[in-house]
Amino acid sequence: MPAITLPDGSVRTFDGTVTGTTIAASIGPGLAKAAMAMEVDGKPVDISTEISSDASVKFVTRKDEDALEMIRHDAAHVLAEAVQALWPETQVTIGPSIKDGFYYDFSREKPFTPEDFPAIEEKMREIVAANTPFVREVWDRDEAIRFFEEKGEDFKAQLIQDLPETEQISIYRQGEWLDLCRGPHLRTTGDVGTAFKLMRVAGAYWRGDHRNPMLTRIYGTAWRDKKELDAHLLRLEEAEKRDHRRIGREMDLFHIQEEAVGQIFWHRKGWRLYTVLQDYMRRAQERNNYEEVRTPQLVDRALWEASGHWDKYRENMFIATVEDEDKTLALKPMNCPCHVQIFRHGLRSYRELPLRMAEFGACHRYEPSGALHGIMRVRGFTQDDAHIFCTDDQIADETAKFVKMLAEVYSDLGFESFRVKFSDRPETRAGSDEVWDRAEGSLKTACEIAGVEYEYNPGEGAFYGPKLEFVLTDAIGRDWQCGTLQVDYVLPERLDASYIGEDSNRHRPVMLHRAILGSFERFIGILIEQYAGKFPLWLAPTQVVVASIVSDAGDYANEVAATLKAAGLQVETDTRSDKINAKIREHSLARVPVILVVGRREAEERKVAMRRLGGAAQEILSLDDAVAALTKEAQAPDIARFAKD
RNA sequence: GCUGCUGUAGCUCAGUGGUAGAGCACUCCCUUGGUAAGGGAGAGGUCGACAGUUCAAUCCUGUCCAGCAGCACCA
Repeated sequence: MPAITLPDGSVRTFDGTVTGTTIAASIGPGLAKAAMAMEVDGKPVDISTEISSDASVKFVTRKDEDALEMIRHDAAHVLAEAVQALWPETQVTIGPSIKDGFYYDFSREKPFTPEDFPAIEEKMREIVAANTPFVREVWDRDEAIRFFEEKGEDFKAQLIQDLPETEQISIYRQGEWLDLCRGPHLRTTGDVGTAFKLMRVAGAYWRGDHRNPMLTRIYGTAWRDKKELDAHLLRLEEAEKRDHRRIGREMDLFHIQEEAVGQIFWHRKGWRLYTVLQDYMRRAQERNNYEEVRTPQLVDRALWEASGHWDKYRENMFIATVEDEDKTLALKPMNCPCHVQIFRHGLRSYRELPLRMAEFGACHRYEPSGALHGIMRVRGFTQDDAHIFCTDDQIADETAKFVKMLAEVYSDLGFESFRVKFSDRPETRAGSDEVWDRAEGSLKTACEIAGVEYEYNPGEGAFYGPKLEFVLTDAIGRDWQCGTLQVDYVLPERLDASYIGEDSNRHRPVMLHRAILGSFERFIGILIEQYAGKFPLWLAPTQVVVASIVSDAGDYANEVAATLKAAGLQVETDTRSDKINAKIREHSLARVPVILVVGRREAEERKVAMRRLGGAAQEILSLDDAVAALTKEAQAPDIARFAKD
């Protein structure tokens, strides 16, 4: 006699075992029709699942957000059936739901192309229209393996083979077609609906391992209704418009060309943005008691061998040699070993700790060609790098200080929210398990003390220590790790860094590797997308354009521009003989935050007509007032804070 | 690096086995116009690179390079 508790708190009892279908029907015909799946004690299951003991049940209808994941998962099954119907020689592998949609990985001689999409989509619509029930069956493990092997579905057979012994082998059947699947599923293929679209094909390694064969993956997006689908497609279009590569070209910020793959030619305006950001970061570091240093670009391989980088990253390092000298140098891929050299120079005292050594370190890494992405993932980049040499006891406090500094910087730059991931020991690593226990323990404690909440990211730490990753999201929804904090007991050991303690003995410092922006290049890319190129005044590469209406106002326009320039603003003058409409349009499209329009009237009265990007209103004010207001507004947020206090 | 796709003017893109076009941008001329495109003329391209097939290749084939999407990688 199971008692079923519903979300509103009401309880219904049934005689013997009962399915969701029956419960829904007992509540009402409307729900019976709408309920596509259910959650039993919070766990999503098929609506046909039999319940034999007391439970709380929540039905999932098309209106629920929860329905999305199931619609997407089911769409993957429908996709797989459609593909096998059209190309029976294709082997199926896996097909999960993902953010915004689903994919399915197939094994096939000839990969799919987008030209195949219309046929596949049509077949999918047929399958959906057929409204075939999803039927769950539990099979014997060996029988299932034999079945898939006989069908030539080697990948599926392997999947079953590798499932833990305790796991039930469940099969979902939709008409003639079936797939190994944990479930749950909706009632029928019809529940998938028609708000789906195949998006792209891609290669993907079997089980995500590059040593395995490559499969052909079809990505799709699926939604509850057409309106949601259209909204999603529109979002993608909008996101594309704020792609940093596109805006970088449109605003003439930078370019990349074949002769320097993965490296950036910063144009005047992009470099302005870069230096403004760098100046800001330098001030932040000074306020937080970092000392800035500068270390060499080319360093003998001996140092990289000592640090362990040569062993692990040799393939990704740029090597330089000269004919007259029998030496191998490497373009530094990171700054840490160099900073240790400075730390080691002379005797260090415990009184100097924590010693925070910062560098805007230019690094080069030979990144795989397929990893390159605009200015976000490049081969030549500059980190806002720092290493904090400290004692065990100081880790927590330094972590707290760092997170506070990072949060302030992100907030100043327009990012109120970011995610934190805690990555622990990877498979290949340096240092003993004891050392790792200690490092992970220290970092965890530090997070607790600093009040940092994080997601757990197992096995993704650096080879020398665990790390916190601070992640921002770009316009297209891709995550980018920017900030990082890493606890390292290994490098100080390997490179023999030490300080004299209170007891006048030598001790090993701990090294905290940390960055806030990560790299200027990546961060500027994210900034561009965050603001869609419409930067706040202090970051804008061109802050003001003075545009004349008639040539009689040209001299005055130049005077206004000169005055603003003298006040430290980035100004351009537009005295061309174009109509003011054309000038407004051009500079608005160029995303200039402020346009000052001057005609005869303004010239006579020594005023300006100020127009803001994105608005149509104009404000008439005296030249002096305009200069004062804009100068104040163009202050960097940290300077503005100081000025206020 | 792997799979697939792409590479024509500064940008967005047409196009053809007989050495190329449009719009915008650019230059010049006319226009002096009050808040998102005034008009006219002109200039601009080894059709990504190198081979091959062909009487003839920007177009067909191959190799390479670069870009894009995804995967893998990311100290």
